[in-house]
Amino acid sequence: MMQESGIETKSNGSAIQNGASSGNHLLECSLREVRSNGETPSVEIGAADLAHLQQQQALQVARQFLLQQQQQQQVSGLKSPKRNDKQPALQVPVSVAMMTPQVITPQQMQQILQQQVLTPQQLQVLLQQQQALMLQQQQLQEFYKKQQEQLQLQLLQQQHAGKQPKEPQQQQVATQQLAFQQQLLQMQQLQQQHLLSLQRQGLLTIQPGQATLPLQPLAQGMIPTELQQLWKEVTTSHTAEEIASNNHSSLDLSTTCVSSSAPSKTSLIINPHASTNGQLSVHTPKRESLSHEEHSHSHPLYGHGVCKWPGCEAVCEDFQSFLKHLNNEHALDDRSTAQCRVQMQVVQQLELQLAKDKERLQAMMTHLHVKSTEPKATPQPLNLVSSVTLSKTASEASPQSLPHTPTTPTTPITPVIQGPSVITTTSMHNVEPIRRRCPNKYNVAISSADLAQNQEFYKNAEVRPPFTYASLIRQAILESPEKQLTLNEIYNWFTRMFAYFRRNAATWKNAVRHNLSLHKCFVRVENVKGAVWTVDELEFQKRRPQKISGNPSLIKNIQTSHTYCTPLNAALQASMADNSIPLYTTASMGNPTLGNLASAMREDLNGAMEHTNSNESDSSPGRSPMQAM
DNA sequence: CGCTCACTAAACAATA
DNA sequence: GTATTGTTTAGTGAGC
Repeated sequence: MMQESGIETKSNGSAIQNGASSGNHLLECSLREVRSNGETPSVEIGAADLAHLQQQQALQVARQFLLQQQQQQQVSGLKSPKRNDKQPALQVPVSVAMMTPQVITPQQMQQILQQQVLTPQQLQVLLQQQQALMLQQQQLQEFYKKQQEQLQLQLLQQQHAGKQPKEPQQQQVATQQLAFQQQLLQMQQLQQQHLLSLQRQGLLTIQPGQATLPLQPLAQGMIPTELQQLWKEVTTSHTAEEIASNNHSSLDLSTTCVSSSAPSKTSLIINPHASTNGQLSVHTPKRESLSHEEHSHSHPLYGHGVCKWPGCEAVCEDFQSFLKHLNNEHALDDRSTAQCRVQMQVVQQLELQLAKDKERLQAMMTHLHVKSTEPKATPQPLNLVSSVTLSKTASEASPQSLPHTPTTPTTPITPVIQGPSVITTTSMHNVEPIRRRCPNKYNVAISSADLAQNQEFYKNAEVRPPFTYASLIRQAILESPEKQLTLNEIYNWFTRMFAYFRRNAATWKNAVRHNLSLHKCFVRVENVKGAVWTVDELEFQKRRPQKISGNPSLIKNIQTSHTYCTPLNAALQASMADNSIPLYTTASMGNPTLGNLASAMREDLNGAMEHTNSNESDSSPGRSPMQAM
């Protein structure tokens, strides 16, 4: 209680609030922000901090991916995440001109973060794809190196042999180059495919006129200089003399690449069966598989009934047999430890790459922030704008978060097309979310599903969850084993589940109490220990029908909220809802990861949704579930 | 424009 | 006396 009192120090902001002209929306909001921030000591956080924190957030997600990758310990065929294939055009305006086409650059990352249009899942997918591409590049490097070595070897041999005619040599060199160019082309095609798939997924928007997918992307990738040097090396070594004279430097070049190509070796070693046609493939764990793991026994080495020990893939009928198999086949021996070491190297390399990108991102952001007139480069609203109302709030929310003119140094490129489910970063933590969240009036179910989906995200990121207090409180109570919580336990749930609620305790606690008292659906029950709060489901469900009756647009909202039951992310669902694409059936499919939350949510839906649920094409306003009620 | 909803702030009382 | 809990009122913005 005492640790909160420090935070809850009340500012004399009420005077400001009252003094704020209600007509001056911006001013008022700004003042509100100032006031709210006044409650915390972190008012004056510079742009660099923001950038750093924001980046940290992105990296956190990336690390999670790395961890998953580590847990998977299995790299098999290249699978573009299936989930994404389902995603319709979620517009993420990213200028191609700004980026290297084959990877998501830190700039893009930042932009994406700034625009807050990706869910954590989407971000993860992006990262996965980036990792895959990194590996592709590494493989290319490996190929380069091999080519180079072979070239050197051959030329040296020829040199030592002395008298070989020059022509065959050149032919050989030409052949090498041809092979290399083919390889290059192959990689570029791969990358273009990747880009296209990104576009298809809507994760990438290529501006008209910028759609020239350059054929030199490789040279601009994560390790551009080495590639360029190598390429030069190959293309310029036409004669034996040159190569002989460049012998050392060539080799040196090769060795300089070891830093980046060595890891690719490891990757290749560990995935001996993963490369097809010279294309290194990376297994990007699908959400389904993860969910499956979590659902079953959540052993990182076990999924889909298969042992995921690198190179094993033994089929295990159940978890018990898997354990047996694990103990028998992967006991502590030389082989296992070697494999473990290799895996460690893989992870280390990934982390290295991450650190590298992190540095780049840092530099870029620092650069951008230095340039900007105002250091507070957080033009994006912190709130998670919920599904249906997007662009409007996006345009309005920005100024709300900013007391000053948004210079938007970090979103320089394309007009913001605000995505529905929004990813934000801890970098914004000194900027309060806009006070008014887009209310999920009729979609408590949304809260649950979305919450379940982004649980980890909200736990770590100081992002305001786009759920009403009422739905959160209900969620907290329903999650408890006895479906009842004391006020303090509700508080704890809030702080545990949402990083956002670790700040400004006075405000949200007051709101919680207010909601508990206000809503009939929360029932206070005197207990032996004291008072506990329970949820009156009937009352809770009563709330919605009253409001929705007869309004077709609201019914659409319901449908939207229903789609939130799916494991699809909110963005997709919003997009679908906006396009009137019904997705009801997926609700029953239910992502296992949703677990209790999902089931609780489905329970919610049973009342209001069963009518809409029954018919996929039932998007007509005429059949309001509320009318049925 | 009016209504409803959600959020925030605050006052106040009861209780631990 | 203080902190916590619970209730209530008021003001505001947003969506419909």
